[in-house]
Amino acid sequence: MTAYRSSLLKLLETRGYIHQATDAAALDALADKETISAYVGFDATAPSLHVGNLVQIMILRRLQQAGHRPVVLMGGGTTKVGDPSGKDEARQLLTPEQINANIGSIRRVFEALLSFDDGPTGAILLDNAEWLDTLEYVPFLRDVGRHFTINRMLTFDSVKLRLDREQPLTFLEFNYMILQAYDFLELSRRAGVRLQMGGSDQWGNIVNGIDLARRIDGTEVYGVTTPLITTADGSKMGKTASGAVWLNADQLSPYDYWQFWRNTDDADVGRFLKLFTDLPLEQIAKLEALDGAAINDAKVVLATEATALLHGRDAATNAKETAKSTFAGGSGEELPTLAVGNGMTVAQALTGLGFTASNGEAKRKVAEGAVRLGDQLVTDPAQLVEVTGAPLKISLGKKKHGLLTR
RNA sequence: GGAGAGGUGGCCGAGUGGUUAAAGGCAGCAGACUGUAAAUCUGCCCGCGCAAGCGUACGCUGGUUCGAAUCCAGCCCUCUCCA
Repeated sequence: MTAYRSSLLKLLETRGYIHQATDAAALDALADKETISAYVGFDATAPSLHVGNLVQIMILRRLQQAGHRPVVLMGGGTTKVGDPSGKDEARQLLTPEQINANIGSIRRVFEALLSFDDGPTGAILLDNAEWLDTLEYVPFLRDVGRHFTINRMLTFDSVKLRLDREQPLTFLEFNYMILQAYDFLELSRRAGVRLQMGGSDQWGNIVNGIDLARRIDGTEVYGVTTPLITTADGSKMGKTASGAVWLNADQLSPYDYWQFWRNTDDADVGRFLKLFTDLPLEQIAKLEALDGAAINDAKVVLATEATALLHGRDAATNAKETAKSTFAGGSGEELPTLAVGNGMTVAQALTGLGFTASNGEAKRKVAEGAVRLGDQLVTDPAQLVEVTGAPLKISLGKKKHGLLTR
């Protein structure tokens, strides 16, 4: 392993953020010498980012911790084009209004994890629509387009995969990589950005930007990619039963977010603690050394710390307490609740809470012996639930719990 | 413009007139075992209904037939080759 001098690369390396880097030695020297600005680009395809984006957000946080300036680039312009990387087919095109709404909603996450102060390391947030929307086609082709050969573009995975799979790739999407490369050039000019970071699938796009900046401006800029975070069983992280693990609280409650981390695979605990919490490495070393059932304590710490970073310490503690009492047989106030009014069937209640997709599924679950009301096994899906006094706990399986109220 | 191939449930993929709500796999959910883990085994996996049953569903629209994902016609979309 390379011995880095700069606190930035040391920090990134020891916590497991680095997959590949261009000219790491030069970047190391630069980061050691001065405060640099580095950016990560984010798509605005949904109203919230999800756990899959979290490494990229955390790497910006580390950057700031190491005394540098994080730059968040929202892809207001590139989202109109659509990144073909890792996609089997073209994304649906979003309207500019949707994109802007998404950006507004996404930025709240960055406000929680980065400090947007006025100092030299204060984070800034930019939207590439600012420069992309007003590009003039022919001048752009002459200035930028001539630096790209189709021959090379066709070799990029994002393009090649589509062609190999005989999936259509529109000219619109084909241009995505050029625009992303241009972003890097533009940011180096506007904000003095010297480094772009991104997921390992962004390597090609990042390198394109580096080449472009060198060819047009003679500027030396750098790239670092993060490893693709897969769970120990090899699957891509961030999907659960109910879909993506969103970062915005209105898309996924802090309790459910906490639960996501609590259910981490044993083998992932140490890695995730390094990547997704601010705990010191010595403490992490102790936690990941825990064996057998004791590793559960480390998972609780992971869940609580990760939740605290995003949703605040109070929400994290509440989630932890709720989980503790719920799994001990009681219930906690953070659970999803449903008012049953004058009574409804167990099946309706399960569907109402979103635990099951339909009454039919709820009935099947009852038949499978998976449903409990106040810890009593339910055998009849048509059983009527009435709540007169305290909220009643309803459970589907071991993990999904909700409260029924009047 | 011409020729060929193809569009099936979240995904992959079988199915070429009836027993097909559609094989199989993946993903998912639940049960058992555990530790709210992994692995394994078992069950479930379109909707409504207690049920019988009903309703939707194999790109779209019509048609043939007692009966169509399967046959016919037109249309839309994708891919490959040729010009």
